[in-house]
Amino acid sequence: MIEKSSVAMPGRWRKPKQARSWVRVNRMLDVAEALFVEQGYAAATTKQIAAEADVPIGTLYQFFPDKAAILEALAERYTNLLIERMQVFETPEMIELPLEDYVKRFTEGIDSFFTESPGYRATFIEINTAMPEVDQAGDDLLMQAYKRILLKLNGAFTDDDCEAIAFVMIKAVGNLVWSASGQPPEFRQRLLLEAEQLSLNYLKSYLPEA
Amino acid sequence: MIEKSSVAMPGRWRKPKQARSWVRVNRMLDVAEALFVEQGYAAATTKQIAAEADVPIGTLYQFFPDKAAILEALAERYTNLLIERMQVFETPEMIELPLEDYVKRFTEGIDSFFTESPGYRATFIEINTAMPEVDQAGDDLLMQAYKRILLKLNGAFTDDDCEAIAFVMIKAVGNLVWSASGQPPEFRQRLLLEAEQLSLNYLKSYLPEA
DNA sequence: TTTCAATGCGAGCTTCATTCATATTTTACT
DNA sequence: AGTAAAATATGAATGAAGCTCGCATTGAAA
Repeated sequence: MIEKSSVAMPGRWRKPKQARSWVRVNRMLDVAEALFVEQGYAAATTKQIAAEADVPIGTLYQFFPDKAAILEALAERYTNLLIERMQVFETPEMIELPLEDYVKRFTEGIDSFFTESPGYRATFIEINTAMPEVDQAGDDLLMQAYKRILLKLNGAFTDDDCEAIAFVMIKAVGNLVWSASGQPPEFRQRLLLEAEQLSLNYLKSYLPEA
Repeated sequence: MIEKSSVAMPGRWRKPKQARSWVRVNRMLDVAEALFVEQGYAAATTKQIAAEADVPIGTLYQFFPDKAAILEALAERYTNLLIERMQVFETPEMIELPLEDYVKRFTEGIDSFFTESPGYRATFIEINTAMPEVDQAGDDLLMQAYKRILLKLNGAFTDDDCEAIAFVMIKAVGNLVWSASGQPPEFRQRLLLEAEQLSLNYLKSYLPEA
């Protein structure tokens, strides 16, 4: 069983210690991301990534123990970005909003993150299948963030409640918005409204006063 | 864009026309399923599958155009099983149940299906990453079933409503129950209750009379 | 300057998935 | 039964991709 850690995973790739290699590593990651978006993870070869990043294959493997580690590094990058994005929703101004508005903004926030980051989709579409631990680690971080939000919304929540509600919101609602982002624009808009309704009705059952 | 079809996918594998090959094909599928559960899709090799099923590698490729087709065949098998399982929820006795009870049974039904079928998890964990079309095809079938259920619950629903609600229930709630099935028993029970609440509150907003 | 760690490099090894030419068995039809 | 066509059987060989390894070069600390 995988122990749930409260810190971000160490990351399986070797971080360069010299400046010149930093730029190469970042180039590899950027190229990899682009190729994963265009062709999918499986179709993109390590040779291709190395070639387009203009580094020899040996150098690629100097920093990434294997192909999957490249994907993990991208996942790490994105998870941090998403968590950063979520911080706005912990601010007092946000927390004091009526629940309706809060939920609406939150849903839209998540959605626009997905929409604006084509690489996110390409990355996590592979991740959640091939590397459940990594996916789990990302979700854990998101759930922690959500738990903090819940406590701010209602200090009386037990830890168990927070745990369960955060799980529901991340897995159910998060997945819904994620799935919606792959749908045609019109239907997607409708689905976002549904996601709001889903969240709102559920949260209301825990926060009746709002 | 992938067109949404209302029929089950043709299936990319060649169905045997002679009895002797049926048993071999089924043996290959059974062995593949077991290996995918034990080692995961990527780790299981076609040679291994062929060897354990006691057929030469050439024979395997006689029926399955590639490794992925084996996985698809398993997905087909399971989707049909799940849809069959869902039919109970379209019967008049079920439909007439109070919404609370209906939702409870439904949630439990889905959950026990996941629990009782270890192969389902192993199969779809690969599917939804590596072969989105297949996953989509399965979800489409489930959504169709759910749309029929919705119409029976309330004949006044528009087609758009049914489409949206079914999408939400399959993607959000389905995914939640799926995720819960990978959690420790105690937490899992709690999550199932949450899944019920989530569904119930959401459906109630569309079916106030219940 | 010396010295060692960090980085650069790419031909070649290994491990799969997949093919193909050929042999055998089953089915359909006379 | 006899025979042609279709279906099935077979496994050595091919090719593609991930990854290794020994050696060369550069950076930085002493």
